[in-house]
Amino acid sequence: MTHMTKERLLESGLGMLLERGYNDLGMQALLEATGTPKGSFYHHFRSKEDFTLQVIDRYMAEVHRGLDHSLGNTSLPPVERVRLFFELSQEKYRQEGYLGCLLGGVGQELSGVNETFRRKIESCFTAIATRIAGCLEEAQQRGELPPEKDPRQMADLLVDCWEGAALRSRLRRDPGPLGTMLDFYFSAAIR
Amino acid sequence: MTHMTKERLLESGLGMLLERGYNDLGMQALLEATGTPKGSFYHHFRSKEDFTLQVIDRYMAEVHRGLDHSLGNTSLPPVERVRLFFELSQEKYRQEGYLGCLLGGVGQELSGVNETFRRKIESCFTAIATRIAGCLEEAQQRGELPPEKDPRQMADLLVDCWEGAALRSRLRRDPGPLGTMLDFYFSAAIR
DNA sequence: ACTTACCAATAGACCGGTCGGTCTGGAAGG
DNA sequence: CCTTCCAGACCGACCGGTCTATTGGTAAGT
Repeated sequence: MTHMTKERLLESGLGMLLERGYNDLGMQALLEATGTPKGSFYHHFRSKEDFTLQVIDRYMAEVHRGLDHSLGNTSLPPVERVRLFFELSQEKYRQEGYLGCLLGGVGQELSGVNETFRRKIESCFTAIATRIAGCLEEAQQRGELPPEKDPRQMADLLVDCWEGAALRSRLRRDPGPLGTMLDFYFSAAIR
Repeated sequence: MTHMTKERLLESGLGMLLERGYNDLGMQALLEATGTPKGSFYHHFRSKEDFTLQVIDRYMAEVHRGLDHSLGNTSLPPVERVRLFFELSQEKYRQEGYLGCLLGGVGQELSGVNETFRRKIESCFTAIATRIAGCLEEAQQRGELPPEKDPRQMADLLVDCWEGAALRSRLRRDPGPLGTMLDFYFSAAIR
């Protein structure tokens, strides 16, 4: 009962931030959409910035759950586990109407001005790439990835290109760019 | 003399939009930075949105000049012309302090809410990809690109991945992601 | 068991500041 | 004289955030 309000705010906030971005999302809109009085919001969050950072944490928790599920699936070859993660993400994007990735959105919007968010988002990408790199290392040991490739660099590259494809998918409101990008990467990286 | 004010606004506007994005850039800041009174601004532009669209046009004019220069350099093999364009862009990003690409920034920020900008930015990407696709077709005819690849799709892919790398470069304030992405694409795509 | 005390959580009026945009007035120049 | 452009006072709306008042539930005190 007690922290349901906070939960509701984070949940709706995630969707609204994805659609509208940080600066275009006003307190009034958020509060009305969730039926929350101002006092409640500022009881649970220090500021709009604090709130948004917590929304990002929530988003990252989802991402890590997805990574657990995909990369943890040891019945698949490591490279296929990585691919599975992005195919899962693509399906999530579809459900949201192809609005892209929250990290890419907030990162793009705020990283020019706000150092806190710049670092935060970069650390999120680093975290994702690190987990993927671990999986690619395993692939390399198994001989399923050419030994001259640097797993770390390949993982960052994959994340970066994915974010670009996600932006284009947001612009076009369709999954095309995501699929094309994955096909290219996995056929090219693996040889 | 007459349109120097407008010129000044567009010029500064480009830099400020790149750094701060659309919603975070207030009229006051723009006007103060350029020493322009409000009356002048609204004499030359219908609205902030109109202004921003013109800034984008200006940005695209630059891009097309870069494409003219790179893709028009027939002393190079077509694929090298394409690569040259992105290496030129990378150098431009460096001069700006690695703030990424205006199209990516504004596109990411506004495409969730504003249909005008969504279409506008998408049409810009399409225009760039179209010109690159033309060059890749020439490469294909020369046998410098595998015949089974679709030049159009390869061009879109390149633009998308570039935008992703540009975002990461903005987050890290360094060119690493851009270079890695280009190396990967051109070694993998051409084969 | 009943009262009391306390506190997390809700509720919204209210704040100064800034937003994008309008309007009127005048200067400059053909 | 008439248009183009500069100049800035002014507008209502909304911004993120503060403040005080009041809930409702629970734990302690007797």
